[in-house]
Amino acid sequence: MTEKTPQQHTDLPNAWNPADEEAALYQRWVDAGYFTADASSDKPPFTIVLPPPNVTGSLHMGHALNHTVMDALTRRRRMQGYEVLWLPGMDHAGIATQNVVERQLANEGVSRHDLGRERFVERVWEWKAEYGGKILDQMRRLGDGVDWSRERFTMDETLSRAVQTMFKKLYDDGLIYRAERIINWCPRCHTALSDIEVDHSDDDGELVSIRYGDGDAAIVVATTRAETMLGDTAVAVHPDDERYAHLVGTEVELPLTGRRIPIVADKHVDPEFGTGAVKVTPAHDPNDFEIGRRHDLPMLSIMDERAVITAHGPFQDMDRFEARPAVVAALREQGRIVAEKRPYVHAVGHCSRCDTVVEPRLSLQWWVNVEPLARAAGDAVRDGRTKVHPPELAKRYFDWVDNMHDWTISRQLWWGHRIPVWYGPDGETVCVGPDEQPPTGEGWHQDPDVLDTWFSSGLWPFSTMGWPERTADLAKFYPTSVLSTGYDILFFWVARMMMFGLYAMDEAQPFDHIYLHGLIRDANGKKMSKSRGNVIDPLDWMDRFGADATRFTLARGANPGADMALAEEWAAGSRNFCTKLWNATRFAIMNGATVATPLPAAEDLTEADRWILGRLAAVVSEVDELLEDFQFAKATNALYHFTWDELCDWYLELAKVQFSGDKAEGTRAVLGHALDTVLRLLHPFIPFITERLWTTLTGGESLVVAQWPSADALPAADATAGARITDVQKLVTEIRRFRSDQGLKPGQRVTTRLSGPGFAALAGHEEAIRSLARLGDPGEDFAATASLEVSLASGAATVEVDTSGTIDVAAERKRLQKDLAVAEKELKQTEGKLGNQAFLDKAPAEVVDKIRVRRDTAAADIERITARLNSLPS
RNA sequence: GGGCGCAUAGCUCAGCGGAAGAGCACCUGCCUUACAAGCAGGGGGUCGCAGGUUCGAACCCUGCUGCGCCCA
Repeated sequence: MTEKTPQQHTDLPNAWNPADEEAALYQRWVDAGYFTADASSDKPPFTIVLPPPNVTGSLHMGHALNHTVMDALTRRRRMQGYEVLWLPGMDHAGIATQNVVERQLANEGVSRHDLGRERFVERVWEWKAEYGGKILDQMRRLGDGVDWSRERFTMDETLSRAVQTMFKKLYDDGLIYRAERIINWCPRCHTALSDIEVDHSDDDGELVSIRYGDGDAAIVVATTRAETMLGDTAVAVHPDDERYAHLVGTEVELPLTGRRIPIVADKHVDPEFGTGAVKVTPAHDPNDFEIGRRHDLPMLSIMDERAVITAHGPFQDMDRFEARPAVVAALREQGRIVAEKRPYVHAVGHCSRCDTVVEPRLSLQWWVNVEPLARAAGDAVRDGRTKVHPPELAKRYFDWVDNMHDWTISRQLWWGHRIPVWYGPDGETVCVGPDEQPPTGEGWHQDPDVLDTWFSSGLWPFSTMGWPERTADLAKFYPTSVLSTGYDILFFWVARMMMFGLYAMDEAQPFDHIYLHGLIRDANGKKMSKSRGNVIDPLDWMDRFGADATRFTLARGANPGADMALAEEWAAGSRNFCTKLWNATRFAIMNGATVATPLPAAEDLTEADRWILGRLAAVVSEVDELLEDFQFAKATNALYHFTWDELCDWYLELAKVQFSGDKAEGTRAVLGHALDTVLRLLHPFIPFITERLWTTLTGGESLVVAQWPSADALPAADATAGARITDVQKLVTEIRRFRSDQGLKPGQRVTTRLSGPGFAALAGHEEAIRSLARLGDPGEDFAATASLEVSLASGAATVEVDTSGTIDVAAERKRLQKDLAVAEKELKQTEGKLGNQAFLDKAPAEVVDKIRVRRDTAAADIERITARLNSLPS
C-alpha cells in the first residue's frame, strides 16, 4: 500500500468541452475521406439514402433522432468492414419553397406573375443559394457521417433527367393518364393536392336543412356548405326509400336559381342520415361527382381558383365563406330553412402546407394509375424482400398500399419538374423523353404544370445514384440496406419509393429493411408544436450539452415504432454519462492502462479481471444482437449500465487496489482493453467524445475506421470469478448498508474483523473488500461493538465491527427486522407453492428446484436474523 | 363510421407465463487524491377495472372504462 503507482500525464483536459472540439473532429473525419464511399471496393456494401429534408427546412428533433439512428447504423457497419454509403441531399419542396419566395416577393410589392415564370424560377434558385439548405450545416454539427461528395438535390440535372425518364416510362406503359376529376384544391396555393397532402380536423361548422320544392313535391336536404347549392344539379335518395319513391324521376326547383333539377335514386345515399335526401353538387364534392357520373348529371363549377363564386346572381364575386351566410340568409328570407344546427362539428380538410380549407374542385389533372404499382409494393413486403421494423407497422403499410387511390401528380406551380408533355394545334398530346426534341411549330405548347415533389423523391433511392444510367454506384449500392424514417411518413414517401423502385429497377426492392421510429414528444408526452411552445431545439441542446449527449438521449429513447418523450433532464443525464466516461478514461490513462494485444494469460489476471472480461464479452454479444434488431434504446441502455455501474464503478474501484498488487500489469491491460472495447461500442452513438478518448488511450488513427469488437475475441467467461465478485459486491453492499444505518461517515475507516466460511472463500479479496467498504485492520486490542452476518453463495460471512462507541441498537433492530420481513414473505410464498401438489406435478422440475432453494435460503436467513435480533441488548 | 395502439413507482418508459425494473425526480449522509456533471445509503407500485384460462398471470383470452393515433 505504501508504493505509489506512477501517474502518467495525459493530454486530456480535466473536463470534456464539446463546443471546443466537435467541429474540428468532424472536419478531420471529412478530410480523411472516411465517409466517402468507393463503388469499386470489394467490401460488402451497406447503403442508406438520407430521407431528403426540405430545402426550406431546419433541423428539428425528429431529424436529430432519425440522423442519430442512421449515423449509428452506418458507423457500426463501417467498423464491421462494410463499404458504407450514406447519401445526403435535399428535396425541392415545390409548394413550401414557392410559398417562401412568393412571400419574399410580396415584401417587395411584386407577384410571381409580375416577374414571369422564367424569372421567378431564377429567383427561387437565388433564394436556394442564399438561404436554402441550412440543415446541411446543422447535420455536420450532429456528426452525420454522410458522403458529401455524393450530395444530391431533387432539382439537379441528373435527378431531373430521372424524373422525366420515369414519367415517360409510366406514360408509355399507360400508367399515367390525364383526366378531369374532383381533386383537393388549395385556394391559397392555387394548386391541386394529393389525398395525403390534406390534413383533416374536426372543426365547428353548421348544418343547415333546406327545403327544395313546395307542397307534395318538397324535399329537405342538409348541408354544411350551403353555398354549394348554387351548383346543385340533382337531389339524390336511396332507391328503396319509400318516403321518396313517388318523387324519383320528377324535378324540383332549385331555390335562388330558378333551375329545375331532377330527383334521382342512387344506392350510395344513406337513408339513415338526415332526411335521407342529399343535394348533389358534382363539381364540388367527390361523392356527388360519382353520383353525377352515374346519372349523367351536368357538372356545374360555381367557384374560381380562389374559391370565389362565379355563378351569376347576387352571390357572384363573393368568397365562399362570405357566400355561405349570404346564401343561408337569402334562403331564410324565402322560408326555406327548415333547421339549423350550430356549431356542428365535422371533419374539414386543410392544406398541409398553409392550412387553408381545401375546396374539392373539378379539374383536369395528370394521374398515376397506382393499382399495379401498389400491388407490387405490397408484395415486396408480403414476401419478405423488404422487412418492416417493428413488424406491427407492416399492417398499416398494407392497409395503405392495398387501398390506394390514384395519385394526382400535377401541381399548378412553377417551382418543380415541368410535365414533359406537349399539346399540338390539333389536339395532339406528345410525351417527350429526356433525349428527345419536343415538337416545335405553330400551336405547340408544353403543359404548364409541374410534378408533385413526392414524384421526384419517390425516385430518391436510385435517381441519386445516377439512374437511368447503369452506374457503378447503382451496381454496388442498390438495393439500399435500410430506410429509416418516422412512421408518420410511411404513406407519404416510403410507399412511393417502393412503388417506383420496384417498377424502375426490374422488381428490385429499394431497401431491404424499413426502420420506423416514433415521434418526438415533450416531457408530458404531448406533441411538440410552435403553438404549444414546447418545442425543443436540437441545436440548443448541442450548444449546452454537446452533440454526443443530444444523440445519446435520442438513442436511449429509440424503441422501434414508439413515440419518445424528451426533457432537458434527459439530456443532462446523457451529458453526465459522457463526463463519467471521460473521467474514467482519464483516470485509466493516468494509471498506465494499456491496450496491447493479446491480453495476459488467465493465470496472470485476478478474479476481478476475469469477471469484468466475462461481463464485457456478454455485453458485446448483447449489444450486437440488439443492434441487428434495430433495438437502439435497449442497446444503449445496456451500454450505459455496463459502462457506469460495472466498469467505471465496481471494476475501477477494484482496479485501484490491484494497481499496487503483483498483478498490476494485468489490471492495466484489462482496464485498457475494456475501455477500448466500450469506446468502440459507444462510438456509433457518441462519436465525438469516444474519438477523443480512444485516440488518446490507444494512439490509434481514428475510431471511425477502427474495428468493431467481437465477443469471440474475448476470453470465455469465468463462472467462478463471476460468482466470487458477486459475493464481494454483496458483502460490500451489506457492510455499507450497516454503516449507513449506524450513521458512520462514508469516509471514516472502521476497524473490522472479517471471518466465517463465506469470507474464507473470498480471502484473496480482503484488501478489495476493506478498500471498498472503508474498513480498517483490527489491531491487537480489537474489540467488536457490533457484528453482522451476510449470507453469500460461498457461505456465511461474519463481520465484526469496532464502531468506537455505542451501537445504535434501535437502528440495527430496524434493519434486521426489515430483512426478517423480506425473508418471511419469501418463505411464505415458496412454502405455499411447494405445498401445492398440482404445482409439484405440473411445473417444470427446474422451476420446482429453484423454489426449493429459495425456500431453504429464506428459512436459513430467518434463523440467522432471529438469533441476531435476540442477541441485541434490549 | 372503420382500423390500430396504449393504460406498470411522482414523471417518462422497459418487462409480456414462473421472486415487480430503469432513467429522472424525492429523502438521508458525504468535497473518501478520476469524477459534487460525483459517491454511499434509502423511501415509493393491490402492474386501469371486472371476469376467465392456467399448478402459477403485469404478461394469454373476453368485456368495460379512459387516453392516443391512422383512415373515411
